[in-house]
Amino acid sequence: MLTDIQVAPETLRLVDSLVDQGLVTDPRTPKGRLLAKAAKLFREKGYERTTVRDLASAVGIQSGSIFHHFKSKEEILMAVMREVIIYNTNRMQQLLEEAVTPRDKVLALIFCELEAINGMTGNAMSVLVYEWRSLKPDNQAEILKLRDRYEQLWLNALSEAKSAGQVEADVFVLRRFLTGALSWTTTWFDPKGDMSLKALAEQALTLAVKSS
Amino acid sequence: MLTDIQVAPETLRLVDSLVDQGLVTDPRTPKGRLLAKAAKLFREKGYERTTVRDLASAVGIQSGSIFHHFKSKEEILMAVMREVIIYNTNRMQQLLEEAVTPRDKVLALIFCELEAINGMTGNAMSVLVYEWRSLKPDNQAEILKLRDRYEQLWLNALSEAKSAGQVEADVFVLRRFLTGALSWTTTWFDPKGDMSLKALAEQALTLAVKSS
DNA sequence: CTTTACAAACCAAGCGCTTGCTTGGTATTG
DNA sequence: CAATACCAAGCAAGCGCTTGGTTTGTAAAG
Repeated sequence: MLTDIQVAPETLRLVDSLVDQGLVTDPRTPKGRLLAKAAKLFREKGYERTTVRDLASAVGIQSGSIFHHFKSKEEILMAVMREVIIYNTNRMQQLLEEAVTPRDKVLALIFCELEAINGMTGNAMSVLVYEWRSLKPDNQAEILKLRDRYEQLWLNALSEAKSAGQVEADVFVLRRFLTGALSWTTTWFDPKGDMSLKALAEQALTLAVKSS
Repeated sequence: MLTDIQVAPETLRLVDSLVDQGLVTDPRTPKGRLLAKAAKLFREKGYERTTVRDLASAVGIQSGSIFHHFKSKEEILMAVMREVIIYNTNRMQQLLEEAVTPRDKVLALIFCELEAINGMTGNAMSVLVYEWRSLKPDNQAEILKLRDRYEQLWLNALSEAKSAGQVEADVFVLRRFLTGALSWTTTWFDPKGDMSLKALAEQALTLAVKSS
């Protein structure tokens, strides 16, 4: 699930913690490297267009050997999705603890989601958002359950900002607008370009919260 | 490309006009009906998961007969995308002519895009936005060229509103946020539900334009 | 140290099925 | 009688996945 771009030490500690709990796969194991490549290929070519032979040759093994690690192709997709939600929900709670005002909380969530989409877990996040249809109904239900926890954090923060008179639109509608706007950045935003993630987050904040 | 939900007479005139010009396929012909079903299936299951056998049985013919109308599966996808841009670019210009103030112009564009995504051309629009990767590079280039005209109308209107001091964010960034937010409505908005398209458009307008 | 044991990781070959597409021919319609 | 719309049959290639066996890493037992 994780890519190999450089990251801050606090995020590494979070990853290690989750690995120890058995909630995510260690990215340094063969299985972890396979998941990272899977996220990359699923994002670039789409789940359906990516064959198990593509995955296998990306990590330098035979196609049949894939099924030593996962019992089906869809289980690989599930692992990518499951682990990226778990990681980012925890990451979001980490960042929320530092925010105080409603405005800061919304900014923290926006930044966190942008980081999730355009940073280390970007490939997996894109897969989570756009490859939904490729899951069987029961697998969709499992992922949906995990997403509910994540979405609740968002709705709490937006409701708080609305109560403070800093949000104009309906919070449910606003959250969905933001989901679309932020996840779509994967198609155009360049993390290595001129604009920083912080700056992008502040631009996005102007959509949600009144300037006062 | 077109579905069979009820529409206003002025849009029918636009369709007829474009059919006469040979720019879109008449939805009453077998080929047109195939395109409408293709848009529906591509949206629901994704392009890759939809087989030519699915398409054929959806219109009640044999799978091989598909290739009497199109020379490849990808050509069907191309036709869906090409025609839906052409139609909606023209539709947008139609609506823009009635708007006067910058705010009204932005609202017209938002409403038009929401209508495109959640109305008659909704299936095809979703396919246009989300099935991009399935096209070969040269086909991507052709669609991109058609999209440029469409995007220029947006940038003009947003720049005008920015000059009038009614827009806070950078217009390019704002347009991209809006693209994501509006196209994402296809996953959650129910045109038959309580909220009207007009109301949804006004909620979206609060993202882009300052309340004054 | 060396030997033994065993699980984790992987290979080589290929099976059964589905895929997009082709071919050669036949109704239907203006 | 030509153009349009379609059928019936099937091919070559690619798909996810299985099978039976081999290598590799690790760690306790002799």
